[in-house]
Amino acid sequence: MAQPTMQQVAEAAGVSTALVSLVMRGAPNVSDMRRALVLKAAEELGYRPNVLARNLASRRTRTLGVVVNDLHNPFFAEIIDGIQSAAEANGYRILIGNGQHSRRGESDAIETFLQLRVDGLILAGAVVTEDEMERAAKSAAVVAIGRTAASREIDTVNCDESVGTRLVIDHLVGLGHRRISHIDGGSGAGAANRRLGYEESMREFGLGEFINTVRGDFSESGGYNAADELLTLHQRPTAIFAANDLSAAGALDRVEDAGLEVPSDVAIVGYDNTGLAAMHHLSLTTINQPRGVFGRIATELILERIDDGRTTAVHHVVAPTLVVRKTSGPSTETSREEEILV
Amino acid sequence: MAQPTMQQVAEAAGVSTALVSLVMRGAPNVSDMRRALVLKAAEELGYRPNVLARNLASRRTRTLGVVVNDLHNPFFAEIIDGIQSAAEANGYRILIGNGQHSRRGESDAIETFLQLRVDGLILAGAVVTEDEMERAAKSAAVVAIGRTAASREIDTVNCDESVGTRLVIDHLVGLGHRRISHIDGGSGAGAANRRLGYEESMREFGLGEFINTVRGDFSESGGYNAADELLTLHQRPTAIFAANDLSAAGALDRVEDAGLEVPSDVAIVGYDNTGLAAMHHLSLTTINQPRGVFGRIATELILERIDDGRTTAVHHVVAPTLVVRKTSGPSTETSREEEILV
DNA sequence: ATGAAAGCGCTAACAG
DNA sequence: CTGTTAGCGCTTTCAT
Repeated sequence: MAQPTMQQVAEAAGVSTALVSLVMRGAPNVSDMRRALVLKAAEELGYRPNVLARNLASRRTRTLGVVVNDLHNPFFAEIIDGIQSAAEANGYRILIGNGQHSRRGESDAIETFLQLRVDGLILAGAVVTEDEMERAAKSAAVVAIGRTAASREIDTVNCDESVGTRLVIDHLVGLGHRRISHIDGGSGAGAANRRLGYEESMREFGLGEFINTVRGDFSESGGYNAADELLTLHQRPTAIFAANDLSAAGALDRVEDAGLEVPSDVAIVGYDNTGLAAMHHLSLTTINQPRGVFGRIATELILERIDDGRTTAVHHVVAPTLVVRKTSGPSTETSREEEILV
Repeated sequence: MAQPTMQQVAEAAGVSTALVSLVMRGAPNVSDMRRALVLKAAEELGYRPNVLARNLASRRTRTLGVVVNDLHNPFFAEIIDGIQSAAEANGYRILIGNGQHSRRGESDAIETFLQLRVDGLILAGAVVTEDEMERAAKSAAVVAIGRTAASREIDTVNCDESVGTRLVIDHLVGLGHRRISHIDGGSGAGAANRRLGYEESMREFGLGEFINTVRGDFSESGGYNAADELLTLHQRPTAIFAANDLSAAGALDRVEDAGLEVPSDVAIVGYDNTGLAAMHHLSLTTINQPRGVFGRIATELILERIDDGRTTAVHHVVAPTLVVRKTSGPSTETSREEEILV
């Protein structure tokens, strides 16, 4: 496994290691002749720069560590895509660490990256304490996606849940719905914001009296059970807004099991626009968060700190969009009322 | 961002850097007194070992690079789990690289890891050429998951598709099915093996005459269209075996759209046991591949090369299992025949 | 049990 | 445009 070194390339090409170094980094001020010589020697020897040595000597790694809370969540894959393309465009490489859905796992991943001396650290969906993020920020630029941070050392990028929830309510109200219930995410991350957004939006539209939240847990069965509860109400809702797609799928299941039609009897709206929502038989109306954009912006923010030396915190908020599919439609109840009025 | 060095810790503790090095690595032959002294100094300074320097000096990284073909595919998340726990148990850390679903992306990730001088490289679902894998094997131990490799330098771990497909056919035949059609994965990775396994198993059970494969592409719509084709047959199949869960979901959709009951009119079996299959309203009978085991075995194999110096190739094959859910049941047609026979 | 000294493979001034 | 000379922060003999 012994690999050729710069020294050997230099000797083979009959030049100094410094020149080889310049050539390998694509420096401009090298004669074409020597450049060719070095490149040829490197090629023949199968030379591969030793990044360890390079980074040690230059005290820069041009590497970003990306710690995701949970690799199982497809949400993060798209964020990584956004990070990766933005990083590459700026000459940075990324390394991915798995938080294994635990504070401990995230800590380990962060520590690994810090020991590797990455220039920046992007934490996606992190559950570590803010203290720990601040400590990390002493050694590398840090930006967090999907959570807040008070420290001046940490940038954040988040989605505006209040906009997302208002889009949902606006859409449903526009379809004539008024009895719109919410299946929340219980104590899960982000659940409180969505619940709050739902309530505020309802009040905004003058539907405060129809606010009705039942407890879910972001899971399919949680959605199923919550819908079950909603269907037993003496005045059952004409629309259900679930805190995420998975629980919306569960709710849909329950509603159909009851022999009701979606969306004519009950409209259902999810949140997150996961692959699930796009499936043919589900075809769920939902809120899309521009995940790739999260990654791109996080990367741009971190590079501003690394390359431009920004030292103040920036908190970027991006707006979600509504994706209308087949689980939302006009409220038949309201149309009946309208007929009477006519 | 200047970080304390071993030198500074040594001075603060009043010892040599060599001693600090020993303490940091937990060496046994250090007096308790000095060990405490060093640990205290390190703690106070907030010292963090510089892995770059350590790896450069020791010419070992105790790091495994994991390149996954596509981070969007949840399949790989579980493989990574298996790798991670096995690696940690052996004092190795892992770094994850994203192949971005392309040969080019994988190449880049591999090159990055090689430049970082990882001790081993685990390629999961890789689509790079075998030449490229062999080249990588000159610099690090390499094991590939989910693909074959002829080189003596490369270990592999694969799932036995012939066992999986036989499990499916055996299950369906046991339920009385004979007209079992297959929706394949077209030219997708692994599609050929599953198609072949299907055909062989059918012949094994004396059902060669009922072999009927229609083209799919591992997608939901591919499954939908393929099922559409199957339903127009003058003798439509009583069971459909799809090459993966997603296309099975598509087929299920089409069958239900036709007003047929699953499983009583048509049984449907998928492959891979993805999260989709477990969903309540799908509840798909499918084949489970022990993905975590893939990762664990791959890690064990690579450590045999790194730590034990094995130089011959090992090709490990693991057996899948059948997960019976609600989309498979007795063939009503056969039971009718049996009644006649009685 | 501890220290001195020589690298690991590269970059970074500084000369010229 | 190219070479010389110091390190980067750590590990590793080899002494003691």
